[in-house]
Amino acid sequence: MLIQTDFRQQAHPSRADGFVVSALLAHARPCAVTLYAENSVIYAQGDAAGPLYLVEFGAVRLCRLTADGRRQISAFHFAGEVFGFEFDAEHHHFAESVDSAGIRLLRRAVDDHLAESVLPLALRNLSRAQDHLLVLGRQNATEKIAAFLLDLAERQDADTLLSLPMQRTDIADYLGLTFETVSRILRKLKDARIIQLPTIKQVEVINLPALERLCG
Amino acid sequence: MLIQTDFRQQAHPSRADGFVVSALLAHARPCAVTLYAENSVIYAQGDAAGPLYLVEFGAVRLCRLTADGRRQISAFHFAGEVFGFEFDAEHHHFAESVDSAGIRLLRRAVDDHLAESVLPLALRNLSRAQDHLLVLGRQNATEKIAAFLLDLAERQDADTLLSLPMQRTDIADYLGLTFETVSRILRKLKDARIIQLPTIKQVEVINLPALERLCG
DNA sequence: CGAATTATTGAAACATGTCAAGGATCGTGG
DNA sequence: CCACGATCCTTGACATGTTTCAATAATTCG
Repeated sequence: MLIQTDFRQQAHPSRADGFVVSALLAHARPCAVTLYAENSVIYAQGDAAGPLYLVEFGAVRLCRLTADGRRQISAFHFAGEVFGFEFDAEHHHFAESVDSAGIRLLRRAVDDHLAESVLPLALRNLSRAQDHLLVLGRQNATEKIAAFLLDLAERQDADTLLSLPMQRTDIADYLGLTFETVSRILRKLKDARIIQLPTIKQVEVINLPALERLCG
Repeated sequence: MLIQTDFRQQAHPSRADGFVVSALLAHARPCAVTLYAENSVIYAQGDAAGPLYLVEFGAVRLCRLTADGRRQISAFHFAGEVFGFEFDAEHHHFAESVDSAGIRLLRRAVDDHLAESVLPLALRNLSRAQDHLLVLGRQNATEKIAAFLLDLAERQDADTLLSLPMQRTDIADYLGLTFETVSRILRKLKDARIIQLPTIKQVEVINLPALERLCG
């Protein structure tokens, strides 16, 4: 946590959730935005849960670890998305900023109409998690990467040039692969003229239909 | 859908969710219970979503398919649990009874305090899905089966003798394995004197600590 | 009892992981 | 601005866990 600024007037680059997020902001007691540097911990496993978190800009990852240190990233969250939901009083994940990210804390207002605007956001996150179950359980490495890129494309509203704020290890831990495999599959898609890799943190989709066909 | 009976007085064998489910029933307009025979469709992908479903007895599976027919079971639901959540107006899964199951339909009451009692249940399902992401993404076949059995043990309130209402293919499609691998791992656990298989649909845990150690 | 379904088991194939080396990129300090 | 070290990424060769294919056994249902 580095700086506190007030971005209250800032437009949300959110898409489908924009309407719901607005409703939420109307009922919550929005605080100032906190700026997190790359790889900062936003909350840790075991921390008290309660407030929600709205990504103003940047990207966030939600992680869990096994006893022997293997990591699973349950979700990435981008600008306009809300995270921090727990069914009990304690966080079961830890949340970290991927790149430099601005996060607005949403505390529950006293008049608790909050639940009504919170539910759709929780259900959206549930739906995303369920989509991801299919990817992890039943898709091979190529299909996983293709699904990941298409999801990014949709959430970035960018048809062709995607930014990959996270590093290869993050992608691997999100998709249940190793970073070597992520690297190899990206290479394969590049060789197949489906994507290009202008920089290490950018992907340009040059054959979207082919990418969609790869998704299984 | 076969028979309509009214089980309204029946006690719920639910554990952690029991309190929340009671609150939900108080606000919803509970209908009679519908009895589904084995492998009946409760709702299909694309059906209109809206009402929730409470499992009175039996077991339910939520499934998705890839274009080429691979299946992922997102969740099993047992007595006392609620399913059917969607963030939009349409079902993204299909729900089927595993064995003979009784399902109560919960329609939204006019006074919509419903959201407040629904949110905890949605969050519980989100939490389960997230737990399962770790299993699918980062655990090997043995760990997956161990985690599955321990989850069953917890939800059945049975320390030692578990019933497996679903067949091997269902377990496989839930854990991202093939049914042959499920069979082999069960055999391995049996040979290691961690479980016994008195019948094809029962597992007796005879070394619980060992099973817990296997979970990673 | 017999047929159909479901489960078990084995052998071989394959996708992904592991280990290892080299190359690119980034940040820092001279 | 360049050089250096650290980190991250790429690529290759080999190992391995899981799948695939196939045959047999057990179970269920009519």
